[in-house]
Amino acid sequence: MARVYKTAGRQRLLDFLESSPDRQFTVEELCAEMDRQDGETSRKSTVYRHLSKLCDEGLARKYRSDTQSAYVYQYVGLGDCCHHFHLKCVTCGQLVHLECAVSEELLSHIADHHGFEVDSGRSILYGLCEACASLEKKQTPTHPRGCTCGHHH
Amino acid sequence: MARVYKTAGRQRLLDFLESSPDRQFTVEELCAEMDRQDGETSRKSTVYRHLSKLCDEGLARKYRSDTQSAYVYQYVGLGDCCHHFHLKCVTCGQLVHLECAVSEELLSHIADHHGFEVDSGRSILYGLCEACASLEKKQTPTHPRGCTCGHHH
DNA sequence: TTGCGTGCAAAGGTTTTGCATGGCA
DNA sequence: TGCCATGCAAAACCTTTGCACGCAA
Repeated sequence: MARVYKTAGRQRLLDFLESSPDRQFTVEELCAEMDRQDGETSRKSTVYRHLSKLCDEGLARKYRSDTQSAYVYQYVGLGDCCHHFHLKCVTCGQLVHLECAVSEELLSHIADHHGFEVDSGRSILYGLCEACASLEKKQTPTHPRGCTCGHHH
Repeated sequence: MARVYKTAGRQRLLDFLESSPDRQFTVEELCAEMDRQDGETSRKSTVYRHLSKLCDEGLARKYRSDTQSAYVYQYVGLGDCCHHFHLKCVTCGQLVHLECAVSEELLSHIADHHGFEVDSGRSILYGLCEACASLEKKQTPTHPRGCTCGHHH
């Protein structure tokens, strides 16, 4: 891997990502934030290049969003985000780290009985957080959001 | 929903998707397949429009791929793909429907203890199928593929 | 006859890349 | 001094949309 210089732009980006480790950001959002912090803007291409490096270094991760058309990036630091699921609310965007023994059980079960090694850090479980779920229920009591299966349940 | 006409193009696409219910295809791949089947090509914009309708009708689903930059589409027919996880091998692309009591348990647990309603049909678990996992192990015995967490395990 | 299907081209949005210049080590 | 970082513009890529015409019902 090429050497990484410690420039102001990189540091500001890293600091910001680090300050919100449980959120995911688009490049658009990150540029806006950089602009907001100080007149010192960072151009998109530069931010893309920073993020690409940060992912290579293992400090950030790049994900596809279910709802947004752009990539989203999240700080993972040197902590271990590779070995637990993430829950992402499709309505408000909140991201939860699910460090939970029951999901470990599922992983073992899948490995043993279905012959599949799930990379939990790469897998995001989409759904509704408590707050958004209760809002949904008030608005559409008959059928859960986003379900197109035609079945009644 | 608008009425749907039964045209040759739509039927060919639907037949093909239906013949591989456990695979996901990009629009690129579907166009190539349509071209291959007979001189009758289908243009991308048309395929996009078909797929959009099929998703509305509940016959297909549109997903974001973790690895590919484009959307992928999968036939789900009238079966119920909304209520189980899918396992996707990041190497060979195979997609497995995980109808499994243990994952139901995890869903209940997450709902009860983490206050989160996971939409399992919308969530894909990425990892390695048995065949690809054993290949991986031969090639890189020290560190699992794609894990950038820096931890040893 | 009505309105959806289809192809083409253009537009829109996101990400990558080439090049020249500036800055870190 | 040697790379890497940065900004700008252009290219590349994927998806959607407008329009005109064809075809199903």
